[in-house]
Amino acid sequence: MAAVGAHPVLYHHPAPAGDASSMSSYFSHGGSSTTSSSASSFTAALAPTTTALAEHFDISEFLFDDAAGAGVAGAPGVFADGAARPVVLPVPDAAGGGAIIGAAAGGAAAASEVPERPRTTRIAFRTRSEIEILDDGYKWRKYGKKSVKNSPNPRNYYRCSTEGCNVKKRVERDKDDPSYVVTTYEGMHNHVSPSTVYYASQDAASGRFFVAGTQPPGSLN
DNA sequence: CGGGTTTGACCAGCGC
DNA sequence: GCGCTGGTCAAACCCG
Repeated sequence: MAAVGAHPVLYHHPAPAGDASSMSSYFSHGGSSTTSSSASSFTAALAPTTTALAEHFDISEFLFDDAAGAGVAGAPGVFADGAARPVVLPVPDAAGGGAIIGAAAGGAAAASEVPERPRTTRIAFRTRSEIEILDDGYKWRKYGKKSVKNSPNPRNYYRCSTEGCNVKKRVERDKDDPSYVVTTYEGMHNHVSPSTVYYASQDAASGRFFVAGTQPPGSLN
């Protein structure tokens, strides 16, 4: 395993005006924790708005490849080193997770092609990474490992360790290209990421600073 | 000592 | 009905 020690941090970025989903977030995994779980990375996270997700989900909005990553503004230091930059791509085929198994829940405008889907939100995507455990800021607890028929690589099962949160995720290496990690999230977190990093952005026009994040620190109930 | 990981066993769904 | 496969459980173990 690539035990590159770095702390998993999730950077939240102010959503561009007009971006209703407000889920443009940046994820960086500086490396993997030697012990798996505790932080898997990635953000894409179950978007808060499943409907939008199903219809307009564009992985490119919350992923970055080398080029994009380099161009990320407002997230200085996301890539401290060029070693572990995840490149997320839609999963090519469905079986274990079709191209972004778009969400389930309420949305699914394209559901006409899919007879029936589980009620839980499910998203799958590929991440180009040397490590399997990407940090999405949430704390995951591994509860199983299984070798699957279609892949020479074992599939790992994780569950959000936050009490009351039933989000699960499966992580496995792409059978066709081991340099990619296929991650499938199932469910939606009912809590804020414990490691969400808030930071201020300055409004160019007014010069005012405002805090960005999943929830403004001051407005938590 | 508490929390997380490992790993074999068990169970349910599905195809033949 | 049977066998296969994926998903989950749970006890043992490990680590901070």
